[in-house]
Amino acid sequence: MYSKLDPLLHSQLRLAIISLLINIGEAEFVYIREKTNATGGNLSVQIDKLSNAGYITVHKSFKGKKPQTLCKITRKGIAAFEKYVNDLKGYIDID
Amino acid sequence: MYSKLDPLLHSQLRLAIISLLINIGEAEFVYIREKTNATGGNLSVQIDKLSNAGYITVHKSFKGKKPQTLCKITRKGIAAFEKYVNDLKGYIDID
DNA sequence: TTTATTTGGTTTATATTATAAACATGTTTA
DNA sequence: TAAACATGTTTATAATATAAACCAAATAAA
Repeated sequence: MYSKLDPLLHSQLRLAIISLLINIGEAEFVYIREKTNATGGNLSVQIDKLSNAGYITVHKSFKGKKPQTLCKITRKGIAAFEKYVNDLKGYIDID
Repeated sequence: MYSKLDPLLHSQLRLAIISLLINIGEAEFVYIREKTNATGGNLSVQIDKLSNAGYITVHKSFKGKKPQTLCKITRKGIAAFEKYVNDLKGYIDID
């Protein structure tokens, strides 16, 4: 009960990013920004953190002439999310 | 989906405090400190915040000669917790 | 064509939060 | 009576989240 919650996931925006990627596997920067209603700056920072932690991978390329940042969830990211959800149950399951 | 999470509850320690109080209705400072493994200082600060928000009430008295701080959940606190849990489901329910 | 706007981000600055360390006020114990 | 303990609070610092400002390139408007 009340186990430590992964601080990387216990953040509204980072949790939303991972949740989104868990569901759809991979997504572009702009798509994530729209779905999460985050500002670009905030999103950029949080994607960096998730990437540095190995929870996602980031591939930068060009789509036509526009830069494109594609984010993909990793196995490590999936495992971390599952653990986080499980730990959270110790807080929110009431009986 | 991805609704704003109440910042007052989206904090590991404050969530643990509220979760504890939801389950047992009221508890003493020392008891909460033990159950949550928080430092006294941190706990003191977070109890203040929850109290200022009207999520809990705090009654100070003496148990014998020792000061005693009793925390009680309020209806507002219960409602906030329930909303938080519900909002969180938008993040962690995978389908 | 040159000015303004948009797109896709990054960097930097600021506000908020969490946390620990130090302190205050007594009480108990050696 | 001095040292250690209990119950907190206050204050200082570190970490985090977030927004604002910025950059570079492309496109649209004048």
